[in-house]
Amino acid sequence: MLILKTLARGADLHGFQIADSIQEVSEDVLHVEEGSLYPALQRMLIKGWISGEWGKTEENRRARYYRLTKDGRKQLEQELERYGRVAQAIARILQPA
Amino acid sequence: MLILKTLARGADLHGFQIADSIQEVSEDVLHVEEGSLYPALQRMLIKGWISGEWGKTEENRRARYYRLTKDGRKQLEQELERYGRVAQAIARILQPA
DNA sequence: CTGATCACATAGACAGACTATGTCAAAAAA
DNA sequence: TTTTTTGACATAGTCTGTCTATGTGATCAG
Repeated sequence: MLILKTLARGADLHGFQIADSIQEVSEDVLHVEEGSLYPALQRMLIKGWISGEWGKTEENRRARYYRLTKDGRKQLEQELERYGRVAQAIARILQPA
Repeated sequence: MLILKTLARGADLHGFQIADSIQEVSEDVLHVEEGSLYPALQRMLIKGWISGEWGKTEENRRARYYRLTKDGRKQLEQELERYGRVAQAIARILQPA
């Protein structure tokens, strides 16, 4: 969900940029290790939630730039909806009562 | 965390009651299967976060009643603190921006 | 040209949830 | 009375996904 949401901001990003963004926006609370990142991207490619194109970074290194597909956008909606419900449910249980 | 929090309300509960409570308070959003519940309770017993005493239910069936230990209370505090930080971090990433 | 770094990738260990069973005793049904 | 159902606990095995560790090229810096 976080990767999809990161790509949903519009810019095509490569793996490192996605991981960096998540870490940065979360103010260092969340880290995405490479061993989690790349398998996750592969799974999402196979599911058709993202597409990836090889390109070059500003520093002239090869990198795969990912972008959300229509299915990916739909998937993100579903995951957001589900996460919202679960977070609310947890909040109810954690209520001081 | 949810099990610990459920026991933190004060009443000694057996496994079924804990699972039922989580499901009920979450308004059926969260389910705890037995295959998750009992191993989790075992782990927490070993860690010393909860203690369990055999007793009888109102219907005269044998059941193990669990209660939070001092360590369990401390553990709950830590998990609540951590969950709060993570939930906040996720919220930042999900912000419409 | 040699080492560090960027970016991608995979193998293997590990944790925890789930499905599927199994047990035992009390309650309910036959 | 015998059988079946139900409550409660428990474990084995599967599966998913994260992590650590490692490896691969290619580019940049010294």
